[in-house]
Order: sequence, then C-alpha cells, then structure tokens
Amino acid sequence: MNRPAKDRLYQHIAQVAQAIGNSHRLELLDLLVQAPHSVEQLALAGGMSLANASQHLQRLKHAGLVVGERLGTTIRYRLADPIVARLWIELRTVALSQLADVERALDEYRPQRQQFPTITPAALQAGMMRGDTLLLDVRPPEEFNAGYLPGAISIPLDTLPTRLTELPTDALIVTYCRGPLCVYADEALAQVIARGRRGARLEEGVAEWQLAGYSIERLAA
Amino acid sequence: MNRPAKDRLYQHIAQVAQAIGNSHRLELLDLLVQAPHSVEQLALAGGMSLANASQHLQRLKHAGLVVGERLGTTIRYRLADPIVARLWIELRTVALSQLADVERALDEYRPQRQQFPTITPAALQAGMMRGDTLLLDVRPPEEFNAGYLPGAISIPLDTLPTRLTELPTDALIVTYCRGPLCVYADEALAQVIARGRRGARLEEGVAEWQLAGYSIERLAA
DNA sequence: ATAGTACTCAATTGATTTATTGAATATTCA
DNA sequence: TGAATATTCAATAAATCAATTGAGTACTAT
Repeated sequence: MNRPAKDRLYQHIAQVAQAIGNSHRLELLDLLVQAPHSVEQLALAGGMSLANASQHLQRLKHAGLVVGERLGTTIRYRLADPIVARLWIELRTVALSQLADVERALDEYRPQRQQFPTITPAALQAGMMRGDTLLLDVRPPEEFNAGYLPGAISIPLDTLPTRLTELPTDALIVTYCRGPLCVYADEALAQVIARGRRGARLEEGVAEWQLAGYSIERLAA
Repeated sequence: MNRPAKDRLYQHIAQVAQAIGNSHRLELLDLLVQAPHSVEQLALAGGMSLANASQHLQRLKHAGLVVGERLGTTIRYRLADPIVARLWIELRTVALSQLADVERALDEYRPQRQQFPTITPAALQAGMMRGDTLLLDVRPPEEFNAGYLPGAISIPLDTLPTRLTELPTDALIVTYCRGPLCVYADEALAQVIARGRRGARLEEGVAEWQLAGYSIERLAA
C-alpha cells in the first residue's frame, strides 16, 4: 500500500473541507445557493470588506465550489454545481444535529422561531391543492427570479408592510425564505399574524425543497 | 438582522467543516465508517503517531463527529451517528467531481483501477439472485464483523493467496472493500484474474451501499 | 502497591490562515 | 484618452493549526 500516495489523496479531499471551514465562506455559499451574486453584493450581504469577500471567493473557486463570469465590469459568482448546495445542507444538518451550541446559536439568531407554527412540505402542497393556503416568498426579488417554490408569490420582506392588506383573511399564509438559517420568513410571519391572519413558516428554502425531491419554478429568461 | 448572532451561528457550523479539514482526520473517519477502532489501531492504520491520532480524535469528538467508550485500558472510537458517514461520502463526492487533482491522486493511489471491470450494485444483486456471482469482502475481519453486504464471504486480503483454489471456476468473482479510496479489492481482483477466474470490482463499500438504500447484514452479537 | 498498557494533555515550534491596506488590473463610458 | 467602477493581488501582522516531545492519567494484572 502506497502511504505517500494515500496521504496526498486525503490531502486533496481535505482541501474542499478546508474551503468550507470558514464562517464567511459558508455564508457566501448560503447566499449563492439562492442566486448568483456579484462580489459587491456578496460583501454587503455577508458583512465583510470587498477585498476580504474577493479573497474568500478565490478560495472557494480554487476548491471548485464556485465559478465566476465577467459581465461588464462586474463578476457574477454562482455555485459550480448543485452538489455544492447538497454538501452545504449536509454540513449544516450534521452541525445542527451533533452540536448543541449550533442549536443555541440558531435560537439566538432566530429568537421567534419557536413562537410560530411551522408546516411541512407535504402539508403545504396539500393546502395549496385545496386552495386554502397562500405561499409567500419573502426573499429579495433577484433570488425569487432565480427560482422559487411552485405557486409562491413574491413579496420581499421590505415591501410587506405596505402590502399586508392584499392578503386574504380566509387562507393560511405560509412564509419561506432562504432556509433554516434565515430570519426573513420569521419577521414576515410576525407581521402577518399581528395583522390577524393565520400563518405558518416553511423551514425549507429552494435548495432544501429540491434536495427533498420536489421541483421548483423559474421565470422565463 | 442581528449581525453578531449570525456570525456566531456560521462560526459554529464552520467548526464541523474545520474538523474534517485535515487529511489525517478524514482518514480516521474513513476507517471508522467500516468499524469501531481503538486509538492504537487507528494510529497504525492511518500511519500517524499515537499522540497525533489521539489529538485528531479529540478534535473530531469536540465537533460531535465521533464518540469513544472505554473498554478496560483501551478506548473504542466510533462514528457518533450515521449522518457523519453521509457527510464524509458527500465531501468525497464533491472533491472527486470538482477537482481534477483528486481524480489524478486517486489514479496514483489505485493504479490498477482502470484495468479491471467494475459492476454496479444492481447488476451484482441480479447476479447473486441468479446464483452465478460470488461476492468477496476482502477487508480485515473486524470490519466484516461490523457489517457486510448481503451474501458476501469474508476472505481478508492477506489470506487470499492460500484460498484462491476455493473459488469456483464457473462464477463471476466480485471483490469489494472499504469503498472508492481503498486498494484491497483491486489487489484481490488482480490475484483472482491472474488465477484464471472471471472477476469484477464493486466500487461501493458498506457505507456507500447503505447510502444508496440497500441494507447490510451483521453477524449476531 | 507496583508495573505494564493504553491514552491524553500541555508546551513548544514551525507552518498556515485570515483580515487589512494599498496598489494593480479589467471593463465601460464620455 | 482619461475617469469611473468593479475586482484582484501582494505584503504584512496577528491568530490559528499541526506534529512532536515528555509528562500525566486511567485501567488492569500480579
């Protein structure tokens, strides 16, 4: 058995794990799961400097996890392959399951998450088939445009206050956003319920939805 | 949006990725996927010092990926949960798919892997149903005892030379070992084919087999 | 109680990673 | 051609990681 060749093999594989072994790069991947983003957008959304974001993107690119394409003066980064989304979801699932600190940190970040009802994908689909459930996608519009759950209506969180009166009073309002690590759907739901509507949150975002075997819709290009 | 809480959340999740961001720790996980091992066994199989192996195991334990239980003077380590095996397989799959260097390193470690036929799990099962296929598990006996593919016979690689005459001449001999990063099945297959038998390798080990939805057998305790 | 075995821990050293800063590069527009 | 915008790169300092060494701990057998 070739010990040096075996060591090199594991070292190469470890490179991918090293690429995702940083909190900023994980957040960048989480953003890219929703839609392609420019460096500027990623730096802003991830709360890091432009140079820092760019450096982290080079690390992710070098590990084959993202690719960038130039569009004029901007470079649009996206996931290199859907299996990268799967790896991120798997990592997050293991972290949540195996480390109590992750669950605690999630409660601190999403303090409202135990206060409202949740709904499963299957129950959501049944409700939408019956016609008594309304599904709201409260992500930014570029993320909705990149792909959304079937039947979802886009009401970005920042526009919700002026649009609450549009919501029917006799339906169950279901909100979703980027997935389990996102608070947008919690905040939207709080407003919906405060306004007297019945509501629930879907924990899954588009990536979790697809990983569970359901399909998404996409606007015509 | 609570920026500090969000940062902490991603930092906690990154801890798990950091834990697997080292080649030695990946090899330890790969070994533990097959069966629980003592620190001494792991250090030997992984080509590292006892103290180093122990340190890496502490890192994996702290990330919730392995657990240890004392049995007399030895501590037997095992995966904390099957989802850890899934994470390892997912990471490896991404690495093989996204980095050409990983494929090259695998070729260097397994130089014979393109020379022999392979067989899919479905074709293997069909052949065993027909009764014209013999499945050999060439891992060490403790790993076979921890769980093996249904219908497999255990012939550890080091005992194969003295047992080749036992093999039927009219069946397809299929070998498997720890999975895609293991050479045991290649070396066994070379001997089987050199002795004039028809042979093929199954790339999947027990973890890949289970992840694909098939069940394994286990000897009564 | 002591010796043997297995394992862990702490300190040290050298290597690697990360964020910042300022310069450099690429593209577009007037 | 030059200015503006977007992005990357290189150098630096601080923080973190990994392997080794030697000491310490836990368990077992005599």
